[in-house]
Amino acid sequence: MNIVRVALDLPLPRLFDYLAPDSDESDIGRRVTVPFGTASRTGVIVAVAAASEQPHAKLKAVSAILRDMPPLPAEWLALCEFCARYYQTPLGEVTSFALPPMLRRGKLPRLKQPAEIAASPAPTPEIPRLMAAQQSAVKTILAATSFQTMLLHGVTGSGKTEVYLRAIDAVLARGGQALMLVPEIALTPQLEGRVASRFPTAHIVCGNSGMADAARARGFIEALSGRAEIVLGTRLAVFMPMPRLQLIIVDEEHDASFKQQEGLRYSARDVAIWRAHQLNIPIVLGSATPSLETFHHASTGRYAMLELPERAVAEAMPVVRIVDTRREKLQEGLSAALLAGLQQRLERGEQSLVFLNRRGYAPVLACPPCGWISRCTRCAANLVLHLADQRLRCHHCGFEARVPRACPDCGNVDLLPFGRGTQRLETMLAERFPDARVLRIDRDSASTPKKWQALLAAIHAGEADILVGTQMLAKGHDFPLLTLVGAVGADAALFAADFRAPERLFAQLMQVGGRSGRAALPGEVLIQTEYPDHPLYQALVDHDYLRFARNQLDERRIAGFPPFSFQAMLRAEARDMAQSLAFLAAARSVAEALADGVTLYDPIPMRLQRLMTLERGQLLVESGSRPALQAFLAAWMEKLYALKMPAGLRWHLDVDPLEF
DNA sequence: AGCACGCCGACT
DNA sequence: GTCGGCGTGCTC
Repeated sequence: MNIVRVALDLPLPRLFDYLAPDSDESDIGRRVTVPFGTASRTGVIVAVAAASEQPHAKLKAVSAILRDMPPLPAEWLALCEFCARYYQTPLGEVTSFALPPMLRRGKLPRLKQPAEIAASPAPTPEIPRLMAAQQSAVKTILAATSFQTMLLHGVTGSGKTEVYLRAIDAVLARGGQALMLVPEIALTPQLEGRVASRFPTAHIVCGNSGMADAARARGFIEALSGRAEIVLGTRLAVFMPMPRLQLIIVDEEHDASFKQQEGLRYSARDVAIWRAHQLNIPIVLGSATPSLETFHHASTGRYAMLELPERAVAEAMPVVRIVDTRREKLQEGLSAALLAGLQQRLERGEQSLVFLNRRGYAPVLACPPCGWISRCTRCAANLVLHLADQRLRCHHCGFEARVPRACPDCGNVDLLPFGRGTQRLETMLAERFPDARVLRIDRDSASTPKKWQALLAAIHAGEADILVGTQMLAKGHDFPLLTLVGAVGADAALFAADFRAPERLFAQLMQVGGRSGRAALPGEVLIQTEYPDHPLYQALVDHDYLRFARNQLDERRIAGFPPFSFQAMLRAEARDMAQSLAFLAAARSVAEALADGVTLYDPIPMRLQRLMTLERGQLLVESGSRPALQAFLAAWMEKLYALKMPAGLRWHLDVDPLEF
């Protein structure tokens, strides 16, 4: 009797066997609808067998094997199996996540006929000349015919994209497929357009979670059938089945958006590397500020290092200056030097950007006489004052309230905003420079893609003089008229509890600095700080990523942090903290017998202790050996699944966590 | 995760 | 006397 083993989207770490008399090996990788309990579900056949470990009486017959599209290839299943194993997630949850929703539900999109895809008359693409460093990078990439991880290290404007395009070109010439992963915000029409116009006859498919159902499913099938030659997408695209995949590119590999922060907590960059290894093909990781994990591997020779030291566009790097604010009385948070710089740019008709990574008007509203401050009722966080629309908002859970006219506790009407956000800076700058056109760019002003595009267009058209923006502005956009960047309030990240905060700050400042001076005009970056001698800032002045990275790696080595150790985080949330911590304590005592070569830390409340009325705790486990950690996690999860869970308690495991 | 079954409180 | 609360147990 034929048995099919089915991965179903359930939080259960096992497969389900069904009778399928008419099935054979060729059905592995097909979707199948099965009766499940009283309901019906769709899953994926991951194996066929002659017998089941289940008693025969328990076995039900499949409802239908869906043979309406090519089966998912063995490599694709192996990729999902790796993720299931590595991230300790049931296989059915992984396969379900990796499939577009439409296919997951057992449906099929209307497929375009080849005639509809037929290429429009293609203008011959313009192919820029390569600089020496680009040339040698391309040469190295093209020489790699087997698995090899390469770090393409080059600052903004050094021409990384052109290197990618050349490598893709070579893959297409050999009849292969190429996969390019980009961070969430960077997948802009600009990049799509650039790739499309460079490969006018190639079939390019996009993969990201925001796409319409049918389009996403169609792209998936086109990649699977091999019709799509290039797949361009965000982290989700790492799961695109590609039978002739020959090259993977991960652009801005350091970007945190490659790590999913809920559900399947995978790192698309790490999964991509595994996939390249599995297929024995080269993978290129590109960044101006590589993650320290990647940089470490490049330093030890495990990854090849490709350097693009100069800007391909012929300008100098921006001059970075540190503004010591310790002695100075700031005006609404801005130093005299920055104000003078803004004035000067205004007079010259150039653009400036004030970078402040905090949106809203002020982070908190307070009543000084009685001590009341605006707090979220659901989270352990302050409500941020948004003066523009007279609201108090929680940036964590989205709670909103009107700005009270008087203190809810004592009735005092003189409530004071404390601290500064982008709205306040915008207001202040508009008053200070009445003739300037001040434009604020943050998640509030660019809440939809349409608004975001409109803001970008306004900046490009020179319709703004001073930009005030959060990290939204730091990534992937060229602003030819921009010659001054002022960074305000950066110090907070220097002493954050998270050991990765300096790494992120450096990357952010480097990136935001790279926005300035890309055209004919030289750029200048002013960083306001009370710690002018901090090595992080000094490295920025010298544009010296290497020094910063080595410095950080030394600190990480001494502290035993990644990449010198491997971590996993167990998190729990419940109605009260005692319950969460009690579960974590129980999990810890279960772990003690299994923890061979693994350090177990104490359960502690999370930094944002309460979110959406749930009290959250965490338990860190760490090991110097990835296999040891993996073996431990597998054994641990088995025990945890068997543990009786109090009602209302939820937990998850985060392997290689980025957030603490 | 769903979805059933199951045994105790306030409504026609 | 019934509707329904969510505790616990199972799903091939």
